[in-house]
Amino acid sequence: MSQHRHPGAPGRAGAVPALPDLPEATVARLPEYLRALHNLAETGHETVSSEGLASAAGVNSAKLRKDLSHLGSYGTRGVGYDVALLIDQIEYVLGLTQRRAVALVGVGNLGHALAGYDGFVSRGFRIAALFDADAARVGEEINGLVVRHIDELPRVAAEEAIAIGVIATPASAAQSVADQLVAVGVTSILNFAPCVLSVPEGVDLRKVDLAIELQILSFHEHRKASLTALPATGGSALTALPGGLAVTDPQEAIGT
Amino acid sequence: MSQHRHPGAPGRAGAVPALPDLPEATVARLPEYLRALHNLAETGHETVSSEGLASAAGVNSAKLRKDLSHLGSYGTRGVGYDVALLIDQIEYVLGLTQRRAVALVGVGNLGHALAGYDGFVSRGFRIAALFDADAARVGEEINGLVVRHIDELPRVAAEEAIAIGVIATPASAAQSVADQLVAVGVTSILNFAPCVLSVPEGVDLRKVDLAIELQILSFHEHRKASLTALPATGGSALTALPGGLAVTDPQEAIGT
DNA sequence: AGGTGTGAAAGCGTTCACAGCG
DNA sequence: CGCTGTGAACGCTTTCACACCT
Repeated sequence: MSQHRHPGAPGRAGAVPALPDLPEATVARLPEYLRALHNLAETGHETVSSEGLASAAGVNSAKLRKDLSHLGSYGTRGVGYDVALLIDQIEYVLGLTQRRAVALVGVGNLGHALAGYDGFVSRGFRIAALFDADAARVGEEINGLVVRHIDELPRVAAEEAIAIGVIATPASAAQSVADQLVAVGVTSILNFAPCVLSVPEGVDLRKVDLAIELQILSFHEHRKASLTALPATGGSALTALPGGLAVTDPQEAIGT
Repeated sequence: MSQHRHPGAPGRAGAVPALPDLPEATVARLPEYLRALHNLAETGHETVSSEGLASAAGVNSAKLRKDLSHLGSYGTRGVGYDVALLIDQIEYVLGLTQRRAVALVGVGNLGHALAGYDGFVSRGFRIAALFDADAARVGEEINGLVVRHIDELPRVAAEEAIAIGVIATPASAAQSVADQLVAVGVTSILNFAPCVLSVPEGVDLRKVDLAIELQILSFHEHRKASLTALPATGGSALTALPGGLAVTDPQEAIGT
């Protein structure tokens, strides 16, 4: 484990201590812990047990303790974790001690909503610029920011020190936008377009696909239905193909 | 190699056949394969190899083959997969042969965008109703649908056979909305509110938290920065991390 | 006593590599 | 041959259970 070191400690933005090499699964949960901790802090809690924090974050306590142990974090045996200290520590590890600038590309339906989404701002980010390729949208003001043409990306990226790019364009434009973001030095991209993007090594890419989430739920609905529909028959694990499958007729030819 | 099903068998009329019990990780990728397959179909491909489909879907071919093998799916050795057949099969497994009705609760910033999001409609769903608790929003028309008051949920849920609920309210309202959805029989919920929800066993719950995605990216930005900031020693060995994911996803360079 | 930190075990998911079919 | 389907190996994640600290 590491030695005593005060994480978000004031000053010293330059000499960054090496970050522990956290498992991805742990990294993905830290933001959830952080949110729970902020709630606890607001409600006056000064310490919290692994059990308490775990339930606030929707995980079990063993997992939480293991996750926090990777940070080399300090709980106090017999007591729990210091809420404020843990907040500092997680915010430090997540790199939230600096408010990173986000560029949002594509101000259509979804982009509009993202541009106005409070959660980005309230949880450590700054939407620094909006872009679109559609001249009709350039100049529009959303939430205090003016939509710029994508061609201005190079200039603005430098001025604003853009750290993260968010793609909310149609799928057809997404790869090109990603390329442009990479070209101006952005190394983290969040993609909302329903398509696979390829980026060079060293660039982090995450994807959110809203329809996919629904389709996963649909699978479970389907499975639940097929289970309850079955009497306890020998469970012939037969999968039938549609062909002339009953139910509603498919209206396929879906696509984008 | 147990009694493996032979899918092709057209369904027995009426009774829904039991679905194979797929690994969650596989389920989560099927929608991606489906999207890639639709693209291939539109561009005139009739068959595709595991290699080809895998790269279109952003995974490696071993994973793809393993996933499809869980469906008991047919490829033809030496040839590949029949695109149209595979589309049918995946759509069947995901339960997309019926267009499920979705209720969206909360038409604020994000809810507005979701209500107008084409992807839901084009990929197998029907937004059947919009709800909000704010009287000022009730009556507003979005994308051809009128916003109703949440109190009407019971009546509307029955009329429209709501299968999936989407929560896009502030965190403070989300648990109450979830309870109401569960009460009217909804067994699948997609939550966009940044909070932990609790639902009874048997109800499927998925969560999308946009700020969390950014925070995960922020961590990797922070880590990259701390590595490059490191004095020479060992630093270079670490940046390139051989054999593997220095980054979030095995989303490697895929040629397109 | 109370609760964290952590080896060890169990469980999943991914990757490898190749048998075997078309 | 080419390519699928799949056992077996591997690595990551979760869970367990308890030593150890306060």
